Amino acid sequence: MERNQNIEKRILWVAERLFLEKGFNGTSTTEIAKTVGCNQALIHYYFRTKEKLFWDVFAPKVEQFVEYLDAPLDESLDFIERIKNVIDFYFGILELDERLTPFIVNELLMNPGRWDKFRDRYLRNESRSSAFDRFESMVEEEISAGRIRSIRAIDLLMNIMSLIISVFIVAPKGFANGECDSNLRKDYLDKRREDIKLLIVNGIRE
Amino acid sequence: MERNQNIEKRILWVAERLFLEKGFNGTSTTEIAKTVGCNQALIHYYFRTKEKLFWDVFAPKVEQFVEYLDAPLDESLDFIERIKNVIDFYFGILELDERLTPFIVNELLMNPGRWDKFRDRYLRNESRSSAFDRFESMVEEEISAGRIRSIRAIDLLMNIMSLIISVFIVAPKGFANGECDSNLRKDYLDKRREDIKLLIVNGIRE
DNA sequence: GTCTATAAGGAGATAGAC
DNA sequence: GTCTATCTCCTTATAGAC
Repeated sequence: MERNQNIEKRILWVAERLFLEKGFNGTSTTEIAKTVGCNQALIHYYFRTKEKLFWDVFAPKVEQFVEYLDAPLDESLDFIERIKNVIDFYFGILELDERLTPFIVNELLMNPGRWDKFRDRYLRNESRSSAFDRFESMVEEEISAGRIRSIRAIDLLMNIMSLIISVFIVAPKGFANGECDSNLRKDYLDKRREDIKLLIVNGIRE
Repeated sequence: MERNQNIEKRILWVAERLFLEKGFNGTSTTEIAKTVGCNQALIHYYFRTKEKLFWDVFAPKVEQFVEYLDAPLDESLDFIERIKNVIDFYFGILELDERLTPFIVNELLMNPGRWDKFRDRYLRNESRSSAFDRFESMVEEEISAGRIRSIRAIDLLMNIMSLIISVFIVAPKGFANGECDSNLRKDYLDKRREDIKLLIVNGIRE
């Protein structure tokens, strides 16, 4: 009886795991059903289409990034510390689940339709804009004050995100360590994080 | 008669275009055949399997990266100029065809089997190792001489590649410019290239 | 070499019984 | 709400005629 409670949630749960591990195309509704322990028609009863199931799984994963800039941009700190906070913040999110970055890159960046939907849903709302606007004025203020070199806020953010995302794309490939020892992996991630902070902070010096 | 000459090459040609534009999974052998103007069985006559066709298309694309470090590392220049050359070199390759980066990331980094095959074929041969070894001793010499800060060669290379690859993943999304104006795009790429040089060169200063 | 025909299987989605 | 059965479509690959 317990297995049969909340089948809808269990489908979401299983779908999340399989999508993360094998991607959208690599996961069939039949396999999801088999893993849940129900039949394939039930997936469609609850979610109508596989694509809608995908977004029901995907939206919560993505929404944690939407207000991405508000949390780490603590105004009581100086700008360099805020930048380091931003790097720590994103590293923290992505480190929680190493399957997340390849999943996002693959399903979002590599799929035009999904990208458009994502942009319309999440990159055009007010909370994101205002957070970025705050960040942008911070950058401009630092440049005016002569504390960092001239750089556009969007480029600075792009540099930061590029460096972080690449770490989590390459890390699962065992590029860092021949073996998959989790201590070595943690060391590698920490090392990369500090190196990225150093590069960014050094790189925007006047 | 001319259309029928070198069908094998024309299959390779069409397959390359379709794989680049729609990915491996998004391209069927039926569609390749239809575009070539032959029947689908002929694809298998020449290439046996779709996977083998993929590698026949993919190998030449990838091989230009294998000796990637030898060309730009001109020993007559100082180290900073060599670094800038490396950045220009990769930018140049990727700029030649903007479909190339998403293709490589998607098919190679995101597919475990392909990655393993790629690593065994291309990352374990001598030419690659010796080029990297040269780069590594250059970096160590610069550090010893106190001309740059301490950094591992592999991390420096990873930083450079991360920044460049990200540009070409994001660029096709129109992140840079609302419209797809090719002059704006060129401006954006040039701007990013110079910004990356500045970031890297600044970021490894002592 | 090039073709037609087809095998053999997997996919997502739906109809309708219970 | 959950099931079985099935529809429709598309895929890669092969057999065999010409």
